[in-house]
Amino acid sequence: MPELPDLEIYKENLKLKVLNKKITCALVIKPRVLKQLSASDFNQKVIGKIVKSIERRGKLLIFGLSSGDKIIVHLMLYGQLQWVETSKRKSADTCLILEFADDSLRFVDGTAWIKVTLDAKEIDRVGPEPLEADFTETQLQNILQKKQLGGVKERLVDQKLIAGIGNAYVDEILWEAGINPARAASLLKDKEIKALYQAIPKILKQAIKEVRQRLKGGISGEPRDFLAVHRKKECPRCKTKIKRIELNKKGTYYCPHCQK
DNA sequence: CGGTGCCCCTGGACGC
DNA sequence: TGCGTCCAGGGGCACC
Repeated sequence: MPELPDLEIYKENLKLKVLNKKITCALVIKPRVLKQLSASDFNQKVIGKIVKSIERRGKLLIFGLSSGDKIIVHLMLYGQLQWVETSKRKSADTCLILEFADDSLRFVDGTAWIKVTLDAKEIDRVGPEPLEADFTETQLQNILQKKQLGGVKERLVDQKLIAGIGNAYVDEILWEAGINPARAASLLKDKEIKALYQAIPKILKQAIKEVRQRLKGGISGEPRDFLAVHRKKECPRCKTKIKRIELNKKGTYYCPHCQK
């Protein structure tokens, strides 16, 4: 599933493809991907409009239109973007298409879990951006300590608390900070919160670079080969065997030697 | 209002 | 090779 670094690169590369281009046609093939919105309303509001901006907010991609409307897309677990010639045969799992002059942007998902909306309020439902300068250590401390109960991992992947971190990168961040993912969030020491505060941008920025290099201008794929612990076998630092546990029904990987 | 657990769904991994 | 089975995984929502 795409997380902040993947989406950041999709955004970058999408800009080169669709910025300042007119949406000549829209096709809603699986209406269930539209959130509180009919296909005819969607078509009416986007066809003929020009894409003036592309932003990422958390795991959302936001296409700003010349009308002022915003197309807000969440790729969920399996959603993929495709940039193809409009005439190219479409696979059965294509959910929605935005057509431009010659090429189309297709939203493909076998599960049709992708969510598309025009409701700008969706954007405000997610927490602060961890790579923005205004994300402070005090903010992180509040996120971890505001409630007594709950593990540190579950807190960091809660989109209402911090935007963009998912199940893979949270493992990497906790490894970088040397913190066991099962630790109680509210009991972390100041030193550990500081380590976490530094690890978050370090891991995410590094990942953005790696993903950029690997996608080579493309808008699909989630390179994960450079990760240290998530779905890995041994710790690159100490060679200890990586442990896999389940936390909140999610596969969680950590180094029992480096993460306490 | 908060916490919990289920549901959405299928590709890919795995066992035989 | 090929068939059956299992299950990951973000977010919404019903339920208490």
